[in-house]
Amino acid sequence: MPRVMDVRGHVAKLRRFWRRERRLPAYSEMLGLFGYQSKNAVAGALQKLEDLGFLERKRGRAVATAKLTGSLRLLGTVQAGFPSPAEEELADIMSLDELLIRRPEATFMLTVQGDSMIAAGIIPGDMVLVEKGGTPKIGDIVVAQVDDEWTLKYYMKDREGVRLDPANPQYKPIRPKRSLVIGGIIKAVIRNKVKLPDELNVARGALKFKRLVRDVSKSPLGK
Amino acid sequence: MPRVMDVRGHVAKLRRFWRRERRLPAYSEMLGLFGYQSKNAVAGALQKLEDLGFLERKRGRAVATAKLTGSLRLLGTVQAGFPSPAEEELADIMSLDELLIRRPEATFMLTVQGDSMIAAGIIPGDMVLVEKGGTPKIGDIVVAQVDDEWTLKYYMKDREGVRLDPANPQYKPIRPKRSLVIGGIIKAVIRNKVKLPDELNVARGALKFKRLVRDVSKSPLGK
DNA sequence: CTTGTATCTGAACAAACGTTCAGTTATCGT
DNA sequence: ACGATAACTGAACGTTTGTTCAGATACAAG
Repeated sequence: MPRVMDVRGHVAKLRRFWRRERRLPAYSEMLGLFGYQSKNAVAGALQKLEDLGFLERKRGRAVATAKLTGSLRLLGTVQAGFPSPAEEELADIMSLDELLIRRPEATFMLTVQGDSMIAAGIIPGDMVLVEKGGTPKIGDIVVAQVDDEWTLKYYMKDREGVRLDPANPQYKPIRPKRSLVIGGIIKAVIRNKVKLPDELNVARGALKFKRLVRDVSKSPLGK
Repeated sequence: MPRVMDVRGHVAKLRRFWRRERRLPAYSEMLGLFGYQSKNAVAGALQKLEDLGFLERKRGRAVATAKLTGSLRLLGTVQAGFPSPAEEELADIMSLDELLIRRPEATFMLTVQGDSMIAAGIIPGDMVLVEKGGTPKIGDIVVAQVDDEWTLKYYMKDREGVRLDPANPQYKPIRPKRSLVIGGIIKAVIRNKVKLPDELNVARGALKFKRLVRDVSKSPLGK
């Protein structure tokens, strides 16, 4: 019966504004942003946005939720593919930080240089999220310092004690003699530049990779 | 000569407040938060935080920067290890969203189910960030729909035209007959649960993996 | 075409905001 | 021990905020 509010448009405008300014506009700014003449119209729009979960009210002020500011729309699986544009709106919106980082004050990001964890799917150039302070479980990948050398290894235990295993037979498992410092536990792996690796594209690389993995079964890992 | 302000403490308190409320406190709230009696003290503290890059002023109001709200401290390489606690403060703080997502309105996250890209380091359960709308370059990994089936493949071209290559010799390269829809280009790969894979732990798995990769050199990818 | 109703206008309002300034306090460096 | 000075107190101020209310408006449904 009555006319309808352009909620979708408002959300898009607020998103752009947030991106530019990292804040929500005040009522007076929303007047221009939404094209209203009255602040009461803004109040009505904000009420609707709050009902839809884009905002919360705190201390008489609008606060953006992750649904508004988050930059990631979560879909299903690759097999399911992309939904139709209409359905896209329904996807949950999240922030990668909330998704991956539980203890921000203890989480660091390091870049991987060596190929010692390559069989675990961690390639040189990958970034790893490291959480300090926890107790590693067997099979966790840890950043560890053994004799003044920092490395990435599987955290393992057997009859003889703690053992640090690489995921590459070119390197040997390490048994800490004197000092072992667990810097942190790998909580996530992030690859930013996704490209066809050269190793798979040239025969020389393919042979090298093939040899590398064949040796895995002889290593302590392949036990 | 004069006394010194507890800037580090203030930052920590603001971070905790932001985490809880997704906003900055008002001056009156900072009174209690920082333990001041006068709003002018708050103003001084905020000025200092602005100089240090934790805040900006917009419309007479403090706006948190990524340095304050970001949840990730960027360090160097794994070999470099962890800096001393004093140096940790100097690390750049970022948000994963800003780091990985350039066009938030066009970026989606999908979960990988199959193992068709396993040789590219993309394991079942991994999440991929897909950006819609771009033109894929050769070697890009794309989400493509071929004959009503969505898959993850390398985007390749040769004399015969477009070819979609898996990174697993168990699957065959695909040549689109009638329909080819490029859903988007993979911009990042994210692994959330980092664990020792079973395949590396049991001999059967190791053999299977070994065989898999040996075949890579015979596949079109290994040319 | 008519009618109901959500949407919007316009103005008035109290509350809260951040700023300012003169003066006090505490502590670091000498 | 002392002096210089940044850190802080306390109160007053103008501005902007979001809210409220009565009334006008435009559109979808019947």
